[in-house]
Amino acid sequence: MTCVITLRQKGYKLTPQRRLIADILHDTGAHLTADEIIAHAQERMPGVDKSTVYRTLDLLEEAGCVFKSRIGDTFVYHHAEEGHHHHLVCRKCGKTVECAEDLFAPLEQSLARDYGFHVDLHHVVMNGLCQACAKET
Amino acid sequence: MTCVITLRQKGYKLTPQRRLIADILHDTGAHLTADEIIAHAQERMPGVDKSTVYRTLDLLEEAGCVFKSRIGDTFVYHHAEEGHHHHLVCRKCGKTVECAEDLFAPLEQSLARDYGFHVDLHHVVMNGLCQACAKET
DNA sequence: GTGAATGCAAATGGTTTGCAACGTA
DNA sequence: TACGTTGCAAACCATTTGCATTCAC
Repeated sequence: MTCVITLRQKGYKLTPQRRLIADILHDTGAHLTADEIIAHAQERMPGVDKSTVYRTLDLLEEAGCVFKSRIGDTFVYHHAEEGHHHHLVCRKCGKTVECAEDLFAPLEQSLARDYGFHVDLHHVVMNGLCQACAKET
Repeated sequence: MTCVITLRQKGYKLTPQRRLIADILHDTGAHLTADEIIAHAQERMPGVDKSTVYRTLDLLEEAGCVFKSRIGDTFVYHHAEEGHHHHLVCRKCGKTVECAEDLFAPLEQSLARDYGFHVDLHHVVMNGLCQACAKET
């Protein structure tokens, strides 16, 4: 896992807890809330404290191993693997659709051209309605 | 103000407090945090309670008069006026650049075409680096 | 007049912090 | 060994809630 290397490079120690949390995010591959991560962590390693989880998430985010996004009113975490992609999250059923990165390229360029603004496009989460839910409405 | 009409239509009562909060968002035209809105409100109308502000913000959001977005780790509110536009918020200096809505149209169409996904594009806030800050780096 | 909205105060709950014990490098 | 990291428990603080009073309609 790249984050192990990244942590070392940045001078952080590699503890079982940190490895665990990175694993959880990587294994599930989903957007997890802090609460969910705490639950998973304590299941796999009884005794881990939530404060450790919070501290580790901050650390991993700062190290660029993990992305924090907003879904509705809550923050979720997702591992940052090579080969960026974005997510479309349905606000009705909660389903997540992965989406190719290059769809955002035109927008990125327009914003740079028209406003000189350089958008963060590392890991975008957009909300909306998925195909199924859009039909129902 | 349209939101006054909207509130009435939805059967909500029009109280001085609600009008005040709508005014604050409209007058400043900025992205304000709940805290900032509470401060402004209590300044203009001593005695308003923060719980009223929170309740009103929820109400206005639900009524579609106000948008709630994320900037960094905090939520901010912005009035929803006709003539949507989006915001680019610099993560370094905090400056906000307004951006035309139609720049997002191509993306919207690609997502609909490729994934059948209908993105919420009412009021998008994207983070990144503004022209000035990008140069410095 | 009536039900909804407000202010107040207290509860809530997610997140953070201080600190002694522990473990990695 | 030395310093960063953990677990624990307490502190924090933004947000929410219950309830009596007040007010818009």
